[in-house]
Order: sequence, then C-alpha cells, then structure tokens
Amino acid sequence: MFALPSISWDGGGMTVTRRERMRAETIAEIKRAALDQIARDGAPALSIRAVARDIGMSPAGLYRYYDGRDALLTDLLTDAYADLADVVEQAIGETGGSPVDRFVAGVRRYRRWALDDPNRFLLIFGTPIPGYAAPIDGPTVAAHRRMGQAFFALAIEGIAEGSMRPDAGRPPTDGELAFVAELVPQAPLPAEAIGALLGTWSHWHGLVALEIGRQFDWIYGTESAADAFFEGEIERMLASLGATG
Amino acid sequence: MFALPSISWDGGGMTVTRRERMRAETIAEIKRAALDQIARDGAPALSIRAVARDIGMSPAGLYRYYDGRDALLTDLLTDAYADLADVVEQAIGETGGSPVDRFVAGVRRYRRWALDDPNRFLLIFGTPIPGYAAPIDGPTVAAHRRMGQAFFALAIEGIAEGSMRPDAGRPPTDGELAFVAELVPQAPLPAEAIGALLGTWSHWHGLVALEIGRQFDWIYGTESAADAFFEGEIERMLASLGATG
DNA sequence: ATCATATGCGAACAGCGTTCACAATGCAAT
DNA sequence: ATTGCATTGTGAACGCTGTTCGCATATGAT
Repeated sequence: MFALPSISWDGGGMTVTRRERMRAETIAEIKRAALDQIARDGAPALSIRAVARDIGMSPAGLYRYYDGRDALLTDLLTDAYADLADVVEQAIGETGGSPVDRFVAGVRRYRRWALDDPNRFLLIFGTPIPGYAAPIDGPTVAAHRRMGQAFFALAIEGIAEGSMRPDAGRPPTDGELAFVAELVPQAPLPAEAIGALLGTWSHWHGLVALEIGRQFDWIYGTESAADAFFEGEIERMLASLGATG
Repeated sequence: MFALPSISWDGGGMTVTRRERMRAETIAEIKRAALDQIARDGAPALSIRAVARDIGMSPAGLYRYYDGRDALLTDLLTDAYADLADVVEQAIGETGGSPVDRFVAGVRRYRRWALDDPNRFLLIFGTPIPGYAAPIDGPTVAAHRRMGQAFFALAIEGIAEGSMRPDAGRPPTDGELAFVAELVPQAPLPAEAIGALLGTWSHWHGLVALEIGRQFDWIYGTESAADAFFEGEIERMLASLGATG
C-alpha cells in the first residue's frame, strides 16, 4: 500500500531518515487496522481507540498521525476512491477485444469491487461523513475523473468504429460540456453522448448500490440470480447506448 | 402522523385509556424530535440523549418507549419506507394521462422525496444500521412491494394498450417469477418485463443516490442542470422500456 | 381500597473522541 | 561530542454517549 523507499543508498540529495520510515510504516499499520475494522463492522463502527488497541498504541498517540477520527476516515475514503478507479482502469486496460467488450469489463469490475468489500463501497457511496465535502480539486474528484475518462475514451473509440451510438436525446447541459471539455479536450465525442454515458454510470451504480444495500434480497435470494440480473442489465445498458458487437 | 382516536364516546367495546393516549403522543413527540435531528445532522448523529433533552425527558425514560437507539432508528426507517411508498403511490394515483405519464410522475416523485429530506433518504438507502436486516415479511419489504406493485400495474396497463414494451432480453429468474406471481397474481405481465422494470428502478435510483451523495457536484453545479440531466434520463429510461407517448 | 402495571427519574458504568502536560527519543547544528 | 529542537508516545482527565438499575410515582383494573 505504501511505496516505501528502498534502503536508499542516498546518492541523490534526498535522504530518508529512520523516523520517516517508521512514520510511514505506522500510518500503514493504522490504515490496515482501520480497514480491517471497517470490513468487519462497517465504517460507522470504526473506533479510534480500538485501532489504537490493535496496533498497541495509546489512543492519544494516534493524534500524532491523524487529526481525529474524521481525518482517518477521510484518508481511507480517498484511498478507496483511488483504488476503485485503479481496478476499473486496470480491468479495462487488460481486457482485449472491442471497445464494447472492454466497457463491459469495466462495469463488471465496478460491481466486483463493491461485492468484495461492501463496507468499503459504503464508505464511499453510503451515508457521507458528516461535514465532509469533497474539494473540487481534491483526490476524490480526481479519481472520479480518471474513471470517467476511461469509460469516455472507450465510447469515443466505439463511436469512431461505429459500434456505439450513445445519444441522450437532449442537448447537453453547460456542466456536461465543461466537464467533457476538460476531460477529453480533443475528443470527437458528440455532445449528446455525454449525458448518456453519465446516465449509464448511474444505472449500473444503482444496480450495485441496491444489491450492496440488500434491497434486492427479497427478490434475488441467491447470488447466481443476482448475477443473472446484473448481466441482463448490462445487455439493456448496451442496447441503450446503441452498442453492437 | 399518529391516528389519535378522537375523544371516543366509547360506544364500541374498545376503550382508549388516558395512558394509551399519552403514550401515543409521547412516541409521536420522540419521533418528531428524532426526525428533526436526522434532517439537520444526519442519521449517524442521532443521539438518544439529545432527543430526551428536546422533549424534556430523562434519557432513561426513553427506554420505556424504545429498547435503544437502534430500535428508534429502525422505527424511523420503517416509517420512511412507508412514507416513500405512500407519496409515490399517491403521485401515480393523482396523475392523469397515459400509463407512461403516470409512470414518469412516480419516478419524479421518488427523486423529489429524496431531495426534500436527503438524510431521510440516506436513512433508508445509505449505510445500513449495523446489525439490522429487514425481515422478509416485515413492513419495509411490504413498502417495497407496494411501490413495485404500483409501477408494475402501470406497466401491465401500458403493455395492454401497446404504449410500453419492456423487455429484459433474457429469461426471468425464479425469484422474479415468484415475485411477480405474488405481486400481481392474475397479471398478463410478460415474464421478460420484470427484469426490465426492476432494472429501470435501479437506474433512477442510481441517479438519485448519486445526486444525494453529491457525487455529481463536480459536473452539475446548479440545481437546474441536475434537473435537466434527470429529465433526460427519464427519456432514456422510457426509450429503454419501449415506451411511446 | 387494593394491587399490579406502566411510567419517569437519578445515579452509575463502560466506552467513546479528544485535549493536555509531560517524558523520551531521533536528528541536526554547533 | 554536546547542545538544542522537533517528533513521537504516554497517562490522566473532560465531556459526551448508550445503557442498566433501583426506586418513586401515577394510572387502571379488581
């Protein structure tokens, strides 16, 4: 998780002191313990004192590393965002085949990531931490942007080769235009496609959110039924994007 | 909120004692205070002691009415489910026009309900209360069922008159079949339509969830842009359901 | 009038997040 | 090497939380 600098023969100007190494390791240990707790009992149950106990430290000592519980949660939330963007990007990148195939791979990975650690998904998309607002130029928005970029690039490719025809059926809003202008500056992306893609994200996100929130349990009891439902919705999403092949 | 029995001239066998009236009113007062707190600071910040202070009662006294904080939250959550189902049902009922028009009215009301009290929406669809699992025959599932029933009835109507052609593009799962058999026993509802409708629910739910979670803020700064986006997605959902008119 | 039940309260307990003064350690400049 | 400063860790304390308990009072039924 942490890119610890190797022994550092110190040829370059930057030295890495022993304290810095210890500090990095302690932070990593704190995060590890906190993530374990979240995975087990959910983010609301995260206790700073319990984390301290886990790593054999006094509660007060943790404040040398984090300003408080919310700061710790914010850090984990930021990591989670980046991690989700990472794995989705990676899934798209390592999948061969048509743009549509890679698109589907990204969507499936999104769901898989959520199912692998539901409480981590909820840390991002569940009830927000009171008082926390993502800074517009912060890392969480950057992660969002990265994920969006990956999917938008696929759409551009698909449109170019004629295998995708997303069309929102309405003119794009100012926000969408600004968003896409910044995201893919030179992209030959029809303005009408933007809304369709954001809407499609919302669609699969809703599927995942309801599944994680167990709101489908009374219909889809078994895991395989949920899988079948999701796969069917992928087909409907693709149809809605005018995808062929 | 509470259907207080009127003075009760007590012609029927059932008497309503003074204590019962007081108790009902106290419960209502507790709920009111708790809802206020949730609307202001979110469900995680709900404090049973603060509620007690608000209504001028000792913290211990509250335990005569609720087994604890989780029980109170669960009750509010149950009410919220029912309330959402109520307003959506009502919106569909009081809207004239084609099945498609009424369908859209229900969807819009769903979003409006969420925007009116985001923290109440998050109480239902945000991070679940630790340890709480909705009983399959409980009131929350009943509310779900009711909401589903309203939308499915519209679909049946729309299909009958030819203005809707929902199709999941895959065979229905066992859960879906059982679900619809119980929901609308005599309904001429094509099995393929079930998944499409549940998927459409997921679609608009995802839109609302992301908007409430402020995950769109970096794209949609203004409210009107968010409105336009949602309306555009309604069009896409209708197209995906094969709706005309 | 009697008695069980329902309601309310104060005190207490354990746990929480957080702050503070203080000791010990690591690192750098002299 | 020694001095000096910033970093790290601690124990005690504060105020808050949810919850339990024993005890008093009010209510309704007998």
